[in-house]
Order: sequence, then structure tokens, then C-alpha cells
Amino acid sequence: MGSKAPLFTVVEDIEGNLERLQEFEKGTELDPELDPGYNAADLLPTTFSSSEDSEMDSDCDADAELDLLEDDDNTANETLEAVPAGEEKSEDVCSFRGRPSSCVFVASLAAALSDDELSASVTKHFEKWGTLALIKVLRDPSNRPYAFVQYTNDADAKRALKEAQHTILNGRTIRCEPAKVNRTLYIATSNDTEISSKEVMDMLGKYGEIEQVIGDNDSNYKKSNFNRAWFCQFAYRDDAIRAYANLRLSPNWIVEWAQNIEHPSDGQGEPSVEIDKCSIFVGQLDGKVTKELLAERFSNHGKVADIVLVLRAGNNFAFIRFETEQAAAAAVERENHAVFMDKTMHVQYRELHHKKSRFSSQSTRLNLAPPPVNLPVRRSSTGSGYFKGPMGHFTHMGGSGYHRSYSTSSFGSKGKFSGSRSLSLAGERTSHTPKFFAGAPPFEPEFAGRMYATSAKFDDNSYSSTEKHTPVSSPSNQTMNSSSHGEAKSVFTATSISGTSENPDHSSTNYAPKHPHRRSMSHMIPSPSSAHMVPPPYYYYAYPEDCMMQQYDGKLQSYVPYVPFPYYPESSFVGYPPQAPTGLLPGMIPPGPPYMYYGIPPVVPNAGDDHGKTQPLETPALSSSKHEEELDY
DNA sequence: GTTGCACTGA
Repeated sequence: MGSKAPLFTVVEDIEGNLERLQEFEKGTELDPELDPGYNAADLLPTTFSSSEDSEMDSDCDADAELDLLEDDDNTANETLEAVPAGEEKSEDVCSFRGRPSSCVFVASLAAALSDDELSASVTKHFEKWGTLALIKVLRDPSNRPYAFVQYTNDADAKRALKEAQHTILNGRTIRCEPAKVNRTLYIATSNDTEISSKEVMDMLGKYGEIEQVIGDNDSNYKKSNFNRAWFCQFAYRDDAIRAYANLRLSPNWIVEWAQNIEHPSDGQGEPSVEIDKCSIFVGQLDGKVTKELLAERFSNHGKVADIVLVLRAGNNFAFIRFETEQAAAAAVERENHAVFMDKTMHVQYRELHHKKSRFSSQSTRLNLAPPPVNLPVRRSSTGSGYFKGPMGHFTHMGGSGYHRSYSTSSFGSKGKFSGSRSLSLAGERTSHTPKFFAGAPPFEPEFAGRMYATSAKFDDNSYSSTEKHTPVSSPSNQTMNSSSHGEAKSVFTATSISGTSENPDHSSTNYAPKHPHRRSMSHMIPSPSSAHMVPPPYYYYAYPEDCMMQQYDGKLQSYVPYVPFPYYPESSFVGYPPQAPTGLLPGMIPPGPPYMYYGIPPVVPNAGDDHGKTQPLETPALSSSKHEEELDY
């Protein structure tokens, strides 16, 4: 990619990032400054390190067995054994993340079939072309099913793309396309500081492998290796989601979802920035520079045909045209970053048609993608479905109440919740509250306190313990409803959150329900955007003793209190364990290993002076009096 | 003939 003319401001490869990430995830690189008192290795539940006897195993095995039943040629066995190339060890095929390039999008599925049926038939169909890692069947808003067929390697996906195309499945001719896996974030400094791509990668690399980082061409600084804004394409979508969830709250960064950067190497689509191979741009010039001085300097590389010098306060630059391409190339190569008149120049090929951004060939505007699922976006006060991004207004989709069914099949020998891939640090474990283990990555320390304080918004007085039977009083009386399963729920369930589909009141406090305590909580948090603050989702563990069996719809289900789902951080959904334990009665503690969740760690801020500190949420039984203290102003 | 691209509360 470096051989061609520089189509992009900067394209850096991320050699070493993956390694760093793996180190990080092993917990070997935990920064004590970031996470004082946490030791991931110690806190990692041992149940998860051994896969053989874990109950989690049943999850995937069940799927595989199901496949076997319907599959006469027993290819499912191979699936079970299959180890994706490049994966260390193995057993953990379920948590193996196939690369987006190994993912196939399949459309034109039979809508009359159920998602489960489709999942099974798609699995059976696409096994023929390679080793499957995951099948997902989803439906679009018109209820038309489609599938993501994730292979473990690109070769299989490629084969499927070619050979499965227009084959017949369930009586329909299916269509296969490479999956578009949106995993690119736009990130800019909020105070116009320029940063290097390395800084971007250092910061975002914590969340996962990065495929490429590219400077924002629309920026005024596009000629520089420093940039105010960057596009960062992660290798995996979920890492991008995590990064977004964490950084969107930062006062220091503006983060939005961007459409994927086209891969520079697959010369798809014309580059939107044309290069004049004989002309160069010279930026960061000294104010006293003259054409003559430039001519003298740059004629070292060949005959100069023309010089256009633009002197603007603080922004002096020149276009220099050479008579030959060789001369221009030499000038770019030798003068970029060289010092001229005591200033470091920035020298690049001259770009033509710079109106066009390479990120949006049709539009002059940066094309931003909406955040994934229902992760709230910044909204205008009218709640009109627009939010203001770094470049203007953009629509978002998938608002509240946007529901889709889905069906997932995973393949391999372990439960999909069993991996420790994303787990790198753990929450504090106290003697009496072996509670919740927060997972990776640590968010930026400077606003860690804020996030936790904010997450407390979801925790206050939202709980009634089964032991004490003392619903915490709430001035708005929203906490409990009278139904039998209200106990483990937080106030958010009973309360219709302002801004959800239930509630027409789309105010600027969409994500902070109207509640006296919440307001006072907001006051504690010094932030201009506190109304939008949502704590980041985390992986964490909930121990069995923290789970409760609840009756719902005649079925016994296991709940973990205070666990919002990842993309519904403002909601109070209580999570299901990976597999529902059977044979339990209401109030019983489900057996087995701790369950891992992706959600928001339940914490409350310290009452009183120090709002920045965090602590794990105590069990209601143990802490209700404390809660009451906090609630009384 | 549907051209849809990421879900999980209810």
C-alpha cells in the first residue's frame, strides 16, 4: 500500500497491536495506575479457566448435536474439531471471532420459516463450503430474514461466496455478498488539538486490533501527519462498539460511527483524491518564505515548472510543479518532514479534486453510520431522530422500541460465554459481596469516576430485597410495580424512561429519567453533557448467589439484578444467565459457575465528598440502609 | 418480484 501515491493522509499498519491486545487481555499488562487494586489474574474465576467440565460446554454442543441430527454426512463433527488457523490452542471455537472478511451476508431467505429453522438450514447449507464459526439469522424491519454466515477463514468464505451464490435454499434462490461489517469509528479531539495516528492507535488499540487509521481528509490538517480527526477501523466490530461505548462520554473526544474505510489495497472504486504526480504541496512554511527561496531549495530535485505560494496568517503553503514525475517524487520523499527556514515542512503530492472526500464519493459530507443497535445517539432536543455529528446532522436509525428477532448458532465445544477473551480486569471482590467482575478494557481514567457516578443513576433505590422486604421509598413511587417479578428490577423498568417509545416526552433528559435523585446525581457530575451520559458496557461476572429465580409468564427464569443490556444502557433489563438452570424454585440460588455478562457493572458512588471513587454495588440486603441514607437528602 | 448488513426484555 505504500508503493502507490499516498491516497490517504496516513495509513499505518498496526504491527504489534494484536500482540499488545493479547498481552493486555491476559492481564499481563494491566496498568496499576488505571486500575488500582485490581488484579485480573487473581479475580478471574477459576471455573472459567478449565473448559472441560464447565457447564457452559453444553451450550455449543447442543447446537452441534442438533446439526448432527439433520446432517447425514456428519460434517458437524468436523466443525466441532475445527480449529481456525492462527488461533492458539483451540477448544474455544465458540468464542472465536471470525474476521469480517470471512463473513458472508446471505439474503433472500424464506420468510415463512422461523429463525430457528432458517438458522438450521443455513447452517446445513453453508457447511458445504467451509468451517463455520457462527450463523446468525436476523430480520430486517420488513421482517425479511437474512443471515450472517461467519466462516473461520477467508478462503472458505470466498468459496461460499462464489459457489453458494444463487443456490436454492428452502425453495428460494439465495443471494450471497461479502458482509459489510461496520467497525469504523470517527474520532476527533474535542479541543481541536492535533494528534498523531500513533496516539490514536495507542488509545484505541486498547479496545482491540486495529486494521487501519486514516486521517480525516476533510480536516484542515490533512497535509499533516497530525490530525484533528481520524478514522479508525477495528478488526472486529465488537471492539469498535466497545471503544465507542467508552469514548463517546469522554470530554476529550468526539466519537461517531463512520462507514467503513474501503480497504486501500483492494483498488475497489476510484480514489476520490486524484494526485498530480508532477506537483507537490508544501505546508508548514515559514512566513518569510518566498518563491525564490522555494525554487532554490526544491530545484535540488529537478526542474521546477511553477510555484504557487500562499501566505496566510499561520498557514503558509505552496504548490510546486516539477517538470517530471521523478522530481516530484524525489521532493516528496526527501523534503517531507525536512527542516526549511527553521520549520519542519510537510510535503505531499498535490491533491486534485479535494472537494471530494474519499469517505463519501457521492456526497461532499462525511458519511457517518449510525451507532450499532440502540446505543443512544446524541439527539437534538426535539428528539427528531437527528443528532449532530462532527460534520453536521445525520439521521440515525434503530431508535427505541426497534426490535428484531434473531437466531444464533455457534459452533464448537464451548459455551459462548465461556471465553475469557474480553476479560482482563475485574471488579473488587469484598468479603461479603462476591459480586460483579468488570471486564476489559479499562476506560480512560480521567472520566472513570464520572462514568461510575453516572451508572449509579441506574442503581439508586431501584431494588427491593427479597430478604428484607423493604422496598426503598421513592418520591415518585416508580420503583416497584405490583407484579411478582418486580423485586429484582430496577426503577427503570417500572418507570417509563423518558424518550423511549412508551413515553412521548422526548426531552433533553432522554437518558436520565426524571427523578429527583437522578437530577441531584447529575449535579454531582461536572459535565456539559451529563444528560446524555451513559456508562460503558462491560463484561463482568455475576455470581450465582446474586442471581435470583423469578417467575415470569409461568416460566422460571434466572435474573441478575441491575444489569442493563449492552445497548440498552438506560434500561434496567435484568440479564439471563447463558443457560437457564432448571429445577429451581423461586428464591433459590442457581448453581454453577458465575455467569458472565456484557453490561454495566453495578456500582454506586461514594456518598459524600468523593464522587470520583467507585465501589461495587452491595447486595440490597446488606446495603438497603445505606441506600436509604443516600436517598434522604 | 422483495437488494435487506448485527441481535439479546418482556
